Amino acid sequence: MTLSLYDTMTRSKRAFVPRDPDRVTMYVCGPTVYNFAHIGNFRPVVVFDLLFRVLRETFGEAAVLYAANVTDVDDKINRKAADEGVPIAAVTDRYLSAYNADAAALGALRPTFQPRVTETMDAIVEMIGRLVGNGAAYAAEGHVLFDTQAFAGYGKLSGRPMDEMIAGARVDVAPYKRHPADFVLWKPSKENEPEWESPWGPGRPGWHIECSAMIEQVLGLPIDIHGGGIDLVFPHHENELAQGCCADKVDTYARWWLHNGFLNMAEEKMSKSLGNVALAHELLQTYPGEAIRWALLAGHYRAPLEWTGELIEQAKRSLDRLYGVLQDVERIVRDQSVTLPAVDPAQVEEHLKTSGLVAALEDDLNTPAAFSALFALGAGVRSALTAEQWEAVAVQRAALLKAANLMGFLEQDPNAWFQGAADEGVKAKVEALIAARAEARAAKNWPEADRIRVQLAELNVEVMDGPTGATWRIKEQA
RNA sequence: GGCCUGAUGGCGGAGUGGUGACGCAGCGGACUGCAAAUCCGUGCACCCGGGUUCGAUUCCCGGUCAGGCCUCCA
Repeated sequence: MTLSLYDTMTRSKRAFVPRDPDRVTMYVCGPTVYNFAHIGNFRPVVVFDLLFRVLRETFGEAAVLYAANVTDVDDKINRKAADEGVPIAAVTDRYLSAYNADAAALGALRPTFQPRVTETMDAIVEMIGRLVGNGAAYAAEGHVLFDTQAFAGYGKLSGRPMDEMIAGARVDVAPYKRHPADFVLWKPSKENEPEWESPWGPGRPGWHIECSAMIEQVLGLPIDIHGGGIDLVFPHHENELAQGCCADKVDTYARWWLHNGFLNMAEEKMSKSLGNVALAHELLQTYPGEAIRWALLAGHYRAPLEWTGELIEQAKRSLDRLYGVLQDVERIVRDQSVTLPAVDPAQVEEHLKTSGLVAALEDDLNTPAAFSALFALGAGVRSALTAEQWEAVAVQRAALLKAANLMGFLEQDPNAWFQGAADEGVKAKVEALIAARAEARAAKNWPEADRIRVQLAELNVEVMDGPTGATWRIKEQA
């Protein structure tokens, strides 16, 4: 089985072969840091993190170079800074660290590179200069524009013929453009806005050129994979492609173009408990990052996803089931006073392989099928546990963990997963109540035991009696 | 108007030319002092109309509906 990925350019799924298996390159368009990012912004983060993990598994960790940019030059940032009366860097630093913290909470590994526009300005100016020198760009009224007529392949990625776009254009064309489709590479800054020096006068870069310059500088053209939201296909990726090919005089900009589907905020469908929470930052206060990650991967990455309260709730419960397996292994092993034998890595590997999980992911990131494999692995652990085949338990548990970890799941201690929402004071109180209830139960004082259980329920705690003691978990926030 | 996706059971969501994935929820049973967790069992799902075929949810055509993009929203 080999990795195959759907490529927007060719509109087909093709076996993925990097230019150099020792240097696999991927670039994904990242955030503009002017505010907390909402959940939709994190869909590509999670999707391409998963791909990053799969690539690392396939080609080796050191061989995969993943760059995700940070746009820290933008009107919205300027406005935010002005509103707050703080320096621009204060805004960008604050929201970049919030973004990185949220991404980490969602189980996303840090990209290899996270270039910022402000740190790439020299390369941007240099690249624009090369485009002007090549005759692919022209200066007009303080702006520098890309000449779309100079690139024969313009429109190929999005499948839009040029004349059609002009006919359908819904925005007035600036008078200094030679062709309506031409787009800005460099523009003068307005009053009180940051500006940088350039041969065409002080100003700042257009939106598209930053990505091309970063890719060129950090990874070099062509790259193997370019990712982003499907809404970026046109104009952003189309323009990136045109610039990059003209500046570097190459035919191929990205060998695979991957686009994730849109996440729709179905606000009217959001449950009351969730309100209309859309910020990942706030969602993370109610749900574990892994549950949100699971919800974001619940459907195939190219399909649109409806973000609802029920989706996240189902994701949480699906993870409960898997964590339940791990928790039961711990509990039963403790109850039976057995020690799980050391596992043979080759056996674990074999087990992982037959689960079909890797094959599912390699099939254009078929996460639903991968989840199915995860549950099958979990069921295997349970049946070995029931049969008290400790070696099988150990091997299959290791395979389950390895499979889940590859996808960024089951990275917590199972008890922490179920009890994580409780602070230390609550935990002590719960333990005390459970001890009292154990005494009542030993004395067959059922009314007292039930009374204590009600008390626990008031603490949002559910007890589960076992042969050698009770375990407990924080109940769902219905 | 142009371009492009998609329509699967109560919900989410894979997949396949012919044995109805998987998860969540529900129902019946086992277990339990009662529960919970777990286990066993259970549900006549593939938008409509044509066509191809021995046979279509799966392929083709048409329709309906929904969603996305059309110059700086991932």
